[in-house]
Amino acid sequence: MTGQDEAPPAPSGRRSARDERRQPTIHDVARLAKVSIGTVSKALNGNGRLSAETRARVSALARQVGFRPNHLAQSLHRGQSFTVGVISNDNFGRFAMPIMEGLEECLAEQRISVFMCNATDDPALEARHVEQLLAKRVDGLVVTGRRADRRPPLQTPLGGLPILYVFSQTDDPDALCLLPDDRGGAFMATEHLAKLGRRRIAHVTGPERFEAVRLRRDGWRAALKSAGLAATDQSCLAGAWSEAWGREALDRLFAGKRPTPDAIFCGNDQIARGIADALRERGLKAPQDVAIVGFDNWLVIAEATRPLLTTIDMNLKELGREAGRRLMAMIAGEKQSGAHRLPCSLIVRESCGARLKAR
Amino acid sequence: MTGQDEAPPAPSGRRSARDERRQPTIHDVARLAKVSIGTVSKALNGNGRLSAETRARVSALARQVGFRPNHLAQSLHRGQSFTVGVISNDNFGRFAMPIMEGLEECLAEQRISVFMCNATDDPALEARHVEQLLAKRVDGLVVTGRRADRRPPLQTPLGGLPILYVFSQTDDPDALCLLPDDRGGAFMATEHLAKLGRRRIAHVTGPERFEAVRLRRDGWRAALKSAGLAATDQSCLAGAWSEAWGREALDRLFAGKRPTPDAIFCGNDQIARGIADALRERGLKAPQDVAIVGFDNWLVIAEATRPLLTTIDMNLKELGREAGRRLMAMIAGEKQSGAHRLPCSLIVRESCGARLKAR
DNA sequence: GTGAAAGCGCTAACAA
DNA sequence: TTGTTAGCGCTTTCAC
Repeated sequence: MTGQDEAPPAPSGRRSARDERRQPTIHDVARLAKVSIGTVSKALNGNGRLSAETRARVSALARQVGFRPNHLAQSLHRGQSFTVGVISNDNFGRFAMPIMEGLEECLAEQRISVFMCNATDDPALEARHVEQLLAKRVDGLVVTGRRADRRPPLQTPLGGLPILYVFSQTDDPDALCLLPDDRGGAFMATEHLAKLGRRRIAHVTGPERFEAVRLRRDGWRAALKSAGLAATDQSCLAGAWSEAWGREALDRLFAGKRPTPDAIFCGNDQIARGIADALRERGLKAPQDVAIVGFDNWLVIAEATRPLLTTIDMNLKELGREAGRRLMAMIAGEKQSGAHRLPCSLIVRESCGARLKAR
Repeated sequence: MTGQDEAPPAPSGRRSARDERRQPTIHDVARLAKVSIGTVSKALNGNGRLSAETRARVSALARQVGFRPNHLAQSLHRGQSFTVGVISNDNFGRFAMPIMEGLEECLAEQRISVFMCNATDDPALEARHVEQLLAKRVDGLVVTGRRADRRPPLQTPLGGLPILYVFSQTDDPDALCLLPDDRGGAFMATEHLAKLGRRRIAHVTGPERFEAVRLRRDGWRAALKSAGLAATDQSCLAGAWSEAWGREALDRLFAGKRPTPDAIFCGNDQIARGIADALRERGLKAPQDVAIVGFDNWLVIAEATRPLLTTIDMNLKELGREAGRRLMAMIAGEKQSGAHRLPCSLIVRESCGARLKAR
């Protein structure tokens, strides 16, 4: 006596939106096909022993009535929800977006849905989100969002739940962190300038408290060294992540009597654009007089800069995809840990002078 | 005989990550508290008849063992999942993000979780996402992402499921669409310029196929009219959403022999910035010679423009919050429909000359 | 080859 | 005041 043998139409006079929205269940399909629910399940999941005829008939019928297995029930039974939670501390910002895009794309292919939560660097809010996600029985957690420093590990009351940090880092050596290779990207940019014949390559970048700033500076230094060029303290200027700082830095570089740079590698695209503008206003030409390379490939800036900005792309979308792949591996039981840095790409436009030289 | 009377420790030799991750159930709490599961349920949900002592004792114990009700089971039972799906067609882009931020913030307060899906204007992908979300038994759906034209209504096999379009529009008159008041924002911007004494206010904007372009132009015209000013065809230029178009448009406005504008209201911030740059390069001063107002309040542009850009903010985050509120009302059974436009705000910085005049 | 039934974790109606 | 039990919709093992 399952209760299904009673007349299925709702007895209540007017159907509420909730009733109307009721989706067919496996019982409905079974009743229509005049088979047991076990048979329907086997037919739909393609397992168990069943005649081809029944299998076909039942699945056809299920499709016809728009049967859509209830994931809640499936998850409850299987102890796996095919759901992951993402906690962003970047206010769903510029860096988090492409990452989430890649992540969602990768997971959606495997029919895994993504809960998106914004924690805005508020630990209490983050904790509430984690609680909520655990109650929803997510299969894994992704933490994202750039901060100047490493963040404390996510506090979860559960051991063994896969957690992945992307574009975010924590001290726990057992944690898996996915990051762009800032140092490598900076090396690539500087090396490119050196190969184009530039000899006095300055570096203008953001606040030193950012690890990315320190890594990019290291990359710049290493590239100069390997090209046999000198990195003086005066040729590296740290300030803000803004166009205004870019303009100011250029003025400083050209203020003294010392030799002026013939190329500038910038910590981000905003700084690079400030430099390009300031250069033009001084009557100097980029890339002829000074070549410029930026960092971020933020299109709204890079493609609006005159000349079009050559820059480093952190491949954030791919970083997100990789996060998705690794998270799935972890969910499958694989242990993963450590900080992994994915390669950046050089996007050559006009400001580095590569096309100039080609002519 | 619930099967709970058997020894609970997993019999298998080595505990897998999945076992380790197992969260306490209501049965575990009941066993420890030496009461029935019904009692635990009553204690935790604060309903039913129960002595205060038992209630306190049981809830304390539940908290102590880290009991966290399984939302999957709860949802299955209640027929409501406390979950909504968001389908974005803006690649989680610049407009979608603040909206999602507001939406998520509003829903999270009511303990509703958000599934985020990216459909990239691909109808097949969108359909797959909808299927997935329906299988997850979401309580409602939000569609977002600006397009030039209205989108076809979301195809769902289910009647009665709350659907809300935000920053997106469809023809179905029964659909609920939430949008910024483009016309009102444009009116406000233009009126502001007129009040500051500007008499020849031009309009440079994006591609005409965007409804937003047409609405903003209407707002500009209406404001001119109500200020007793003339809107000539030559004073309205439509082009691309880019800085380059802004620069080109300014050249056109100043090319002929006809009177040049003393103010320009722009269709977006990128155009406005192009105009500000071109103006400076002509040796003209903003706002003294020509006042400028943009549209979007995209900080990376508005705050990098010289002079700082006065612009219109569409209050997208608030639009997202409103979407959350209305969606919850719909889930509660309220019927909502029609296109609703929320007010924009004028953000006064330097480019309009308001501060100039104040002195 | 098919059906019956236990059970995933929880709630609520009903018994005691 | 507390316990028992029937499901919510599904999967899977075990009878038949």
